[in-house]
Amino acid sequence: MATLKYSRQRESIKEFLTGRTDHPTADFVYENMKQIYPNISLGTVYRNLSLLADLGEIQKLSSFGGADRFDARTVPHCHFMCTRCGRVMDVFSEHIDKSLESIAADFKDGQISDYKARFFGICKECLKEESH
Amino acid sequence: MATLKYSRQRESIKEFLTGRTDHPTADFVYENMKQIYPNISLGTVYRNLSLLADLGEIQKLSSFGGADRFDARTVPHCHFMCTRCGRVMDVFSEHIDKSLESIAADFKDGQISDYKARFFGICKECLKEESH
DNA sequence: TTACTTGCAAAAATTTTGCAGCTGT
DNA sequence: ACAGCTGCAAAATTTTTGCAAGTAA
Repeated sequence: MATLKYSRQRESIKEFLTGRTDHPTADFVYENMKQIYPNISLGTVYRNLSLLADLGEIQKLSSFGGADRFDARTVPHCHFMCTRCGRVMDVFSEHIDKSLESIAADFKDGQISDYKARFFGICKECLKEESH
Repeated sequence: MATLKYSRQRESIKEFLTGRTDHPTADFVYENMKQIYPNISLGTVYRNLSLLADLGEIQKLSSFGGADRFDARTVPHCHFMCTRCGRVMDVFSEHIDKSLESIAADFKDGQISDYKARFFGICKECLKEESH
């Protein structure tokens, strides 16, 4: 297991991220880091963002595992993605409908028609395999 | 506005997607389409998937608008992304906590610690601009 | 015919990786 | 000195686009 060593760049990246409430992209972080370290590379930014995310010090808000997914079921419904195995499953629940309503109340004006939710976690199958 | 013309390829793509309950990637659709149309191109698949999604005949389960986002706030919380302007905002709500519990009950075993949700819709600001 | 569609290929956008040299411990 | 880290550049991945030829209406 890798022993962590101090790095100015990593420290700055974390500090930069901590100071904002928006959710910057890697490239945005990179552009801002360049003002402190003119020679910093995008690769370094990506590596440190990954590392910090693995350590649990930041969150990576990623897509559905690289490529987008497509779904022919157009009745409103939500999805669950297992962050371990990558499977994407449909979800139906009245609690989610409540959530969507409250989200809509905050961000829109009570209409929930086109609001969707996506959940991320670990599925039973992966938990089972984990206990080996 | 473009008038839609019939296309075998588009028809097949939609039919293929309708016949599955998993959530294929564009590349997977492409690989399968090649068995019917050996010369079909990935560009055609992408164009038709986009088109079908615009028509509302399929759903695109996309990422946070291309690039991943990073967030230094590690206390469990959820996100809302405006599908119009791309802004990503934090969300706190007890309804969501209920949703996460029921999701966890279905997909895991009652522990909600690392379950996250993401919501997609249109924000107030964009709705306001729309009414012009 | 007229526009929409296609295949192909090139480009764009995002992320990962190999490597030689640098740096923290 | 050893292992982790960096910058750089190349590669890999995913998606979009330009263009000339093909096709539905």
